[in-house]
Amino acid sequence: MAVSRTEQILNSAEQQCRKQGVRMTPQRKQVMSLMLEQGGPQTAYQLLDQFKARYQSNAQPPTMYRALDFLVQQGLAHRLSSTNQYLACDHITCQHGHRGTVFLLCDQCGGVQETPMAGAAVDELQQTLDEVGFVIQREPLLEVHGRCVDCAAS
Amino acid sequence: MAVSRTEQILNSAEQQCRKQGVRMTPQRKQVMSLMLEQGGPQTAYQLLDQFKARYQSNAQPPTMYRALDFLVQQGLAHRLSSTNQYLACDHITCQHGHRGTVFLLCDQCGGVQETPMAGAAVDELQQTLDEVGFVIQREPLLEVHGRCVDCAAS
DNA sequence: CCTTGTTTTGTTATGTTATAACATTACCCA
DNA sequence: TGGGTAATGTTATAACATAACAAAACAAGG
Ligand SMILES: [Zn+2]
Ligand SMILES: [Zn+2]
Ligand SMILES: [Zn+2]
Ligand SMILES: [Zn+2]
Repeated sequence: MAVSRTEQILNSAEQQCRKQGVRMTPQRKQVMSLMLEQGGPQTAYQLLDQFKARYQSNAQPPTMYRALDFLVQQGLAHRLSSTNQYLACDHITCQHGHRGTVFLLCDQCGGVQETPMAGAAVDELQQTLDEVGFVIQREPLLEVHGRCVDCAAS
Repeated sequence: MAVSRTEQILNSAEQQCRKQGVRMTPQRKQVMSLMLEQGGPQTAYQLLDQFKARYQSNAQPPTMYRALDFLVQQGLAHRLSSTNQYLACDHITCQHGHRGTVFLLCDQCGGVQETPMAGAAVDELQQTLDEVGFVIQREPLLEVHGRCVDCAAS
């Protein structure tokens, strides 16, 4: 292919940012591409090490956390709070708005699979919220821990 | 009432531990009662401060983390990974096994409401897991951020 | 252009959360 | 009552995250 998947997603991400009136600076783009190339989830400090090795040897933690906060805010990346890790959203190029996302985290190999929360579950959750008058602020993320199919077999 | 709610739950918790063949030691019981009396979610270090003030002035972080790990393992407490907080399970005395739990976390007042995950959502999740062959290891916790009914009004 | 307010980045320092490692004590059971 | 296991004590440090302020880059109106 002429255009790599990474480039393709970066372009899409850049467009989304323009549409939102926010800036996809070079630094933010570099962090995003590190996440895309690794594929799996990584901690902020792992990403920082790569960023230093590759782009800016004297970078400090705030640099990475700022970039990550931005990308998470824009829905381009996710933070997995149960493992203190970050990863690129796996659904940037497809459109389905995030109304809820499920992450299947393999505790053995460290892999993550991202899937949209199914419709009925979202509706049911909304009903629960309505009953108690709770007003949601961020997209709900469900982090499910276990073994992926490969690791479960072994 | 002759027996306080805290005592009642502590007794129930003690029974559950006996049934599981694990020990509800005085230290663990003390931590549990601190959580029950506070009611809301607290960080490990907040609990440690209270524990030092009330039970053991020279206690160190591992003491608290060990007790918390135990209580979470036994299903007597929960860890909210999105806020690094711990709280007593709100469903110790009722029986319904935890197949999934939803926490509504108010970002304004800090309050938390715990509800069992509704049936259809659990089934749907199980279906997703079956499709990809993922084997679950811990009860899934969904941490939903927003505003509780009181805070949403103001 | 220039200047002025805003956003982003740089930099230092520190705060917060959690665990490793090993010593000691308590507990259980044969 | 000895010997193994589980729990606790203790010191040190690792891992995760942010406060605070300075400097630079950017955008937009004059
Ligand atoms: Zn996503
Ligand atoms: Zn795996
Ligand atoms: Zn519970
Ligand atoms: Zn509230």
